[in-house]
Amino acid sequence: MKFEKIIATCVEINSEIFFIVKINTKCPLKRSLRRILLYRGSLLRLQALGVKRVYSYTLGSETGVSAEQVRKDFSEYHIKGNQRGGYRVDKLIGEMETIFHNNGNHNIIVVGRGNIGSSLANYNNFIQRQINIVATFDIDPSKQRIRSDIPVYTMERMKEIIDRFEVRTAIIAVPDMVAQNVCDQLVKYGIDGIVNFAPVILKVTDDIIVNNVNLSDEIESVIYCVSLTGLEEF
Amino acid sequence: MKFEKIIATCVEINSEIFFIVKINTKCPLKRSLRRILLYRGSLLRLQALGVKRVYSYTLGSETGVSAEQVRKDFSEYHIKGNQRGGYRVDKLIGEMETIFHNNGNHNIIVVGRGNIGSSLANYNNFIQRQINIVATFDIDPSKQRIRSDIPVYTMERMKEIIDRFEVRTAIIAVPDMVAQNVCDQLVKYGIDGIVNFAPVILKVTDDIIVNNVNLSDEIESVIYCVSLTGLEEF
DNA sequence: TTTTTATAGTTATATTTTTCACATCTAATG
DNA sequence: CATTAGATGTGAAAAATATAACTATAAAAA
Ligand SMILES: NC(=O)c1ccc[n+]([C@@H]2O[C@H](COP(=O)([O-])OP(=O)(O)OC[C@H]3O[C@@H](n4cnc5c(N)ncnc54)[C@H](O)[C@@H]3O)[C@@H](O)[C@H]2O)c1
Ligand SMILES: NC(=O)c1ccc[n+]([C@@H]2O[C@H](COP(=O)([O-])OP(=O)(O)OC[C@H]3O[C@@H](n4cnc5c(N)ncnc54)[C@H](O)[C@@H]3O)[C@@H](O)[C@H]2O)c1
Repeated sequence: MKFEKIIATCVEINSEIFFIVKINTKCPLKRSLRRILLYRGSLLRLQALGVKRVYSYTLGSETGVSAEQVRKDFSEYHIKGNQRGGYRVDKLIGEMETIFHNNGNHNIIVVGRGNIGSSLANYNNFIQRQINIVATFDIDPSKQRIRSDIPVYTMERMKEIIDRFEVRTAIIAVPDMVAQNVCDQLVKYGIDGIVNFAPVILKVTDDIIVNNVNLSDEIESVIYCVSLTGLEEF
Repeated sequence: MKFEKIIATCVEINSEIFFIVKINTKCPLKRSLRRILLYRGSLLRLQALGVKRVYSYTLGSETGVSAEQVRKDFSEYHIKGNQRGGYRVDKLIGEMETIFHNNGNHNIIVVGRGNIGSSLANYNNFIQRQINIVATFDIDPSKQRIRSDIPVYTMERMKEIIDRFEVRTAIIAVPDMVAQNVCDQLVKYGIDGIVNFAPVILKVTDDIIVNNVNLSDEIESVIYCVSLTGLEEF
């Protein structure tokens, strides 16, 4: 795991210079570990279908990874298979749970019960991945009247819920202008992992993990790739 | 750009062996180019705030990238600044548009007007990034009655809309079990770029660009990082 | 039992990506 | 006008990642 050093920055806004002291963090979970997550998701689905056994190339094909890469990743995390018969799905899942120290469900909260926040709250399959959304928060009173399995609370109750459910990870799904503000509150109440959907890089100290999910970038990168095809020869 | 080779795979389901011939593609847009996208998003926001000029470390700090990396990326795409005065925001944005061949808006469609599909359709800021959702599609008649700026059509009208708006990129936001099916339809109608929210790896030929966005993985990777802190020394 | 074969596991190599160090340039300053 | 401070630009080194090639082994077949 690596952290960026503290740097002082300045911005010019309308010919006035502003100084910002920023401490930045990255948690770009090394690629191999991200793939273990990917394999696990795929294995859980395969298991549900009744699949008992996979080969490195089966799993690779399922996850869009080369067979060598799958074996290499397993090797890195000391996951052993049977040299002729591949890997047992249940055993694999078990070993992955160990890697992720998965002792039961992980309670998380979502701030902002708008489009994205509601999508996440309505999604039923998180529980298969042991992700448990215990509450959502919103400042808008009309949102607070939403009736669903997952409650919507006012911001005032955030600390209480975080403490009660021992929440360590939160999702930010509020407009970009208030994302930093919400982030600061979350950190104050003891959150140390954030998934951020707002298109801003949050300023946090380096003990806080932030994962920025930028949907515009995800779409735009495909649009760009598509615009390339036909232009370049292979 | 790199493509995986064609491989034959087999899966064992309830002790029956199934063979699948699969052709897989990846479009992992090289990291530097992904960051250019990130810089551009940030610059557009800064521009709206009235910022005229940035330095490599300003922009780096804004996007969570090191100053050296920013300069290196610019160097790769032959983007020049002023060796004392940094970079002019408008000029930078212009150069990036050139890189992305951005001649006007890009029309895209969304299949599945459920949680994610509606979130995307309701999002007003795509247009700033020249992403233009022209239509959404759903098999559910109740979804087809949704009234909003962006229409919901039956699947029957897909080909017509794709042709009319010259759509090349589509977003898949349907349940995982039908994602491959929808994908095949899209490809049949001439789509060659797909952003896939379903947690399955789509089987496509290597002329089709697929970007898988797996929200569970995004959340889980933070949960994992958080569970590590305190366990490891730095 | 021996041989064959398919697949895991590992080591070596290649490629990509990031970081570092410093030369270079430009705008401000005295 | 010469000097200097503070930026950019880039080649080289280092680190991370991916690919390929090879070895070992277990299961199946002969
Ligand atoms: N919807 C998308 O497809 C999409 C795409 C790209 C990026 N994003 C980003 O994701 C974030 C959420 O998007 P969305 O479409 O769900 O927005 P939204 O407007 O639907 O929802 C935002 C919610 O946050 C609440 N909110 C506002 N200020 C708050 C505060 N200070 N504290 C708590 N709650 C507050 C609002 O009441 C609202 O319910 C935004 O930052 C947006 O830029 C969304
Ligand atoms: N909502 C989330 O937070 C979340 C998180 C992780 C992954 N995902 C994935 O994203 C995808 C969409 O999720 P969602 O929550 O929006 O689902 P959803 O159930 O809300 O919406 C799916 C929509 O697709 C439509 N649909 C079903 N079959 C179709 C078909 N054959 N053709 C066209 N439309 C069809 C349904 O009518 C529905 O409106 C799913 O694959 C899901 O696994 C969602």
